[in-house]
Amino acid sequence: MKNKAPTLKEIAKAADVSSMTVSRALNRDGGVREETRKRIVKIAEKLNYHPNRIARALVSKRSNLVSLIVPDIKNQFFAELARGIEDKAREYGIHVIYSSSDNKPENLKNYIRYMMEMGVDGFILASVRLREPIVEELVQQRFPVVLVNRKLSGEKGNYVVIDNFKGAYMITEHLIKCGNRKIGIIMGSSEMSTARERMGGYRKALSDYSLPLKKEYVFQGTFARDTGYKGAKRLLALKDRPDAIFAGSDHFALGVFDATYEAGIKIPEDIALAGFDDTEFSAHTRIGLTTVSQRKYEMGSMGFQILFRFIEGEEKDFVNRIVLEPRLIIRKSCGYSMRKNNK
Amino acid sequence: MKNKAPTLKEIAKAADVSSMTVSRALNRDGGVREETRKRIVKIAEKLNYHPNRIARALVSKRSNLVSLIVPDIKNQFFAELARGIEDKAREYGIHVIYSSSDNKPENLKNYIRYMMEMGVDGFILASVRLREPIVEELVQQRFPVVLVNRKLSGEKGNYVVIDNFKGAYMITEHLIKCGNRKIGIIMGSSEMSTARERMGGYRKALSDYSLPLKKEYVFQGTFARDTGYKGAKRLLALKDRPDAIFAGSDHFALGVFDATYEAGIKIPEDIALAGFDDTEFSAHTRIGLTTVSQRKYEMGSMGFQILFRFIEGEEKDFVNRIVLEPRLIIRKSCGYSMRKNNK
DNA sequence: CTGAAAGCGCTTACAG
DNA sequence: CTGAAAGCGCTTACAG
Repeated sequence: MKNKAPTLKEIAKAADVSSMTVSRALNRDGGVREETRKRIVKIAEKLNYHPNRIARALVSKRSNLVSLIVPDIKNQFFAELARGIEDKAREYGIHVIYSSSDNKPENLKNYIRYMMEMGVDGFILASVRLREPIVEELVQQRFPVVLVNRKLSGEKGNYVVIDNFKGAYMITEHLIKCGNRKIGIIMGSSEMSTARERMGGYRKALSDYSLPLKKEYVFQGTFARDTGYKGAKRLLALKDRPDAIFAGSDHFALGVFDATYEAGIKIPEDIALAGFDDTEFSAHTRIGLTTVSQRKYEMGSMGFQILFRFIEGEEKDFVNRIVLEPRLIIRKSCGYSMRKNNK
Repeated sequence: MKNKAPTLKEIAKAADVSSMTVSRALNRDGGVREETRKRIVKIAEKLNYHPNRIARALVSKRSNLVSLIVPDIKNQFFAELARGIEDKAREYGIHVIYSSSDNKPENLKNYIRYMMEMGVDGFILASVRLREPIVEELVQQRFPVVLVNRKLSGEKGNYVVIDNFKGAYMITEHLIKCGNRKIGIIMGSSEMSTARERMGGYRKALSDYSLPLKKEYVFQGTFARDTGYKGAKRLLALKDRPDAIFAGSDHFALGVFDATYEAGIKIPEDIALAGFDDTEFSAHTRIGLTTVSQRKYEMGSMGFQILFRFIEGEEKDFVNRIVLEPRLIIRKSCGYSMRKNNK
């Protein structure tokens, strides 16, 4: 397949020096006479030398590889996160292996194990539950790990998230201020810090505005795609139907659109709707979903930044936690004026 | 950081055999007495042995790593492709490093080089132009490469694509059959086989239905996001405005929605619209974009399958080319009945 | 079925 | 500024 791919040794022979000198010259460590350095570089170029990074990794204990584990790479949210990570990683010459766990703890465990065997320098994890023994162990061993968009219970380790509590509070408050009193909520699994905190923000807003928390207005689903649809079905079937729905993610909101469409209920005329995440389609002129911006790209970028500093070990007892501000994005799906006219 | 991570040698000492025997026992090559195999496995487990895959890669010349280069991983299309690749790769114990080239040939070149140094076993490339010297070289050297969604000029090498010509023909024909005569088209860079072939299908359909090809109806853009928007602006400003627009991708169609919305032109009442790709949002009840399905997941999955067979070198003179059938997905954005009523 | 030898292509840690 | 030695943790290729 390959003809030869020259090695350090061969360059050394051609330049009549030791391979150590070639190594130094090519990796600009300094400590090589300028004249011989130039000569070596020239020869390396002529022979089309390329370093074997696997050999380098074996001895240096640094693979320059990092593992990213997300629930599903084809999900917009994680794809954008991945891009933020990639761009920042490239600045440092590091590359990313992605794995999709489908939110299955067993997959997460297997992938982490395998990636350790592959010798990755660290992990970026966007797919962990509040309790995840294998991750907690990694964190405790001080292996470089950064959580993104999720927290471990007890807030152990490093992470970058947005303030989900606050974001949910803002959304709920907005719905209330638009004149809604009966606010349904569709939320994912409470094993995730995100869902739990958003739920908290929703409760707090209701209570601050002296609105009752009715448990029939709360639909607790899974990660599955159809949670939004199922939840909306349930909420719309209630005798005392909510006048607004807070979907725990824009993807859930998609399901709500479908369910309302089927039922002949109009958004926002008949019912208000808000999401969470600000995925690309939410901004579409035909959809105009009110939502909370997550700054996924930034999360990825900052997440990698933190991971890298951890790997480099610049600080001992390294801990870095970033909580980004959520941003409320008001679009027409729960517009005040439209709804007022209809009452 | 790590306390010790036991090596083969240590297992060997503990089991009182050679490391060769341990290697064989653990990698179930056979050729080890069942009794000693069991003993070794037990010891390895007790000592929590994990193979160092970097060392293995160095000597075996197989990293079990594959490089995926796409224009942009956060683009829905490529994210879904990535998932198809990942799932199939995992079946064979192979992992994927992704890179986003932003469609810049220079990036592509650099990433390929770097990935060669990393010792990847092969490439899946979704970001190549018709002429791409570095890729052509790789193909010619018989290094494992599979193109996905793109072809090299002269159809060199292995690839999996859909029949873009046919897909575009179907879309154009559909628009014609809906009663449209003046069909505008917004297309990406002609350096890409996809754009070129779709353009071909459009031309052929027009000619088969004896419709003239007017060059003012053809907007040739770039990959940029705003090509759809700009193209629509241009087409809508024509004195003899098209009655239908074929957007070369669903993403371009998004821009068309925006431009028509701004201009107060309704889809499909005032103008018909069709896309290409069948991205997730196209199916939304509020959008209903007529489009062509690309089967991205399958493309990825089959692409990896081909690559793997290439890597394994099961066949000599390996060539594998797959052309998937496009599927027309008719939704309301160019519905016949609606448009008829308005004329 | 088992093992001793050699080596993958580098870098680390010393010496000079 | 330069080099000889040792070794990273495995597997390949022989021998027995």
